[in-house]
Amino acid sequence: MTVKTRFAPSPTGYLHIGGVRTALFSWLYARHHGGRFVLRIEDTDRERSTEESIQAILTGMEWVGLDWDEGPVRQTERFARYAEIAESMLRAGTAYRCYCSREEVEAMRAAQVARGENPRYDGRCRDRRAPVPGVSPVVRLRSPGTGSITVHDLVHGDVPFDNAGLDDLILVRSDGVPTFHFGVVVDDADMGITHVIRGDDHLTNTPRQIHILQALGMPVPVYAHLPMILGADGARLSKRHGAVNVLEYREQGYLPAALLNYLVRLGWAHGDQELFTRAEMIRLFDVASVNAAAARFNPEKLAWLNQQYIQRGERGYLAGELATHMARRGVDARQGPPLAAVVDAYRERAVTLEDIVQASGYLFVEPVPLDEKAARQHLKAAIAGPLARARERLVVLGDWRRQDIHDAVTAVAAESGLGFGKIGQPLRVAVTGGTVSPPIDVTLELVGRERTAARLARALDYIAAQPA
RNA sequence: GCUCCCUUCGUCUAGCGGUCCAGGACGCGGCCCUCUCAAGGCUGAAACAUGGGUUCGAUUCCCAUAGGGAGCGCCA
Repeated sequence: MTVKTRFAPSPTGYLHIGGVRTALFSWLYARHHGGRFVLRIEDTDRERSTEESIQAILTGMEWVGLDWDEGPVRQTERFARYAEIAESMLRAGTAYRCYCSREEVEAMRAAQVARGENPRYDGRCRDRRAPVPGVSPVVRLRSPGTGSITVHDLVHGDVPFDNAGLDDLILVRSDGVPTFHFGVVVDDADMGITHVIRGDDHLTNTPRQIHILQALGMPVPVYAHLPMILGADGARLSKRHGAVNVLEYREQGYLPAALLNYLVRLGWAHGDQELFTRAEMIRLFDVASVNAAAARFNPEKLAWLNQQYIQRGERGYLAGELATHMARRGVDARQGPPLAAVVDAYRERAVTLEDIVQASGYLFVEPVPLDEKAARQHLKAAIAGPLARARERLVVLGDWRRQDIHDAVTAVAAESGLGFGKIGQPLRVAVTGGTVSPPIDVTLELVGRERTAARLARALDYIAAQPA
């Protein structure tokens, strides 16, 4: 039997970070077993479903590289099929029409709660023969009511439920639109989904869905209910915990590989291994070893992972990504050194691509803004001589290469009777406008000879202009 | 209220009855390296929720309790 899994988000907003993990685990399971992965859009809630959400989901999935083999299938395209199945259930007697009004059902529940009972539909329309004129009925499942059912779950084990607690749920609404439970079950069965991997907020819904399947005589898939992702405070992940929309991570300069690596380690581990390539994840992943407990989202660890990926990433790829971010920030990459060189200079000191954009700005603008505080502190009269000597040496350098630049600066320091640090920091401020940059030789190499000379001249002018 | 799920350092986790005075990672502290910022190296503090069982022996199995979470809709 070929494994087939699916990811079935409802398009009522952006693609949530928790959704991405669910999709990832589902995708990994399919890929690990050489199976198929389906993307299905559960848009039966026409009030809340939007086309923008569908686009956001597709864009998010593409960004993280979770590719699907079938779909996206939309439930709204399958209404005829649901109606057909409902009709057959009505004929078989496994479902019935219920003419109770919403008010009637609500009153029933209120009375039950008042008596300290479980709010549940009491099945009063089960044996009704005649339709009620002027009322469009809903279709309800005739559920067992007695006995018990156990859900065989790959992460939670066997979970038993008492059928007495499960009432006759609605399959088709009075307007003919199928409910979530009905749509899911019919779709999974029709698509041949073998493994339903989803959030464990669905665990207690599962016995009801199995009842529908059994009424239909359809095979029951294997279930795996994933624990939820919580915010740092243990509450359900939401906007106030920071970014929850995947695409926000893209904006912030995270790499999809790092995000996926972070997500796969939430609830799953392979010994002490922290870094996983996509191929390793596929090879090693197994839902059965997923933790049953909820996990908290830890932005710091994600940041560390992203840094790891930037540190080790292929420079051409990173340069390409960096170009995208620079363009978005309005930085003209043509005004500076090759981005591959920028990546190499900054990969050890950046957590995100945005960090690189921010920190390397001085390479792409002219004139570079001079930080007041830094200038006041480092560009003093006493350093004017050494800076001038450095400029002289640098402009005549044979090759504008890191090593030669380093030698020149070292020589200036020696002849000025200064330590390397005493000349390095003023040079940095003069050339970058600030106090932080890669090693001074690397920095100067990136800035280039012309600009270095010009910026040193400007720094000397600045010093000269200061009152003694 | 009822049903179900969960519980190892602050966080993510390893551990599948003795290997554990509990290992790794993030974060945090210290030291080293150092032209800034980083990166890196070394190092330190930090956990088996509680109570009962089962067993020669429990972090590991069972049951309670406590604390979290989810579901109980003509939402998904």
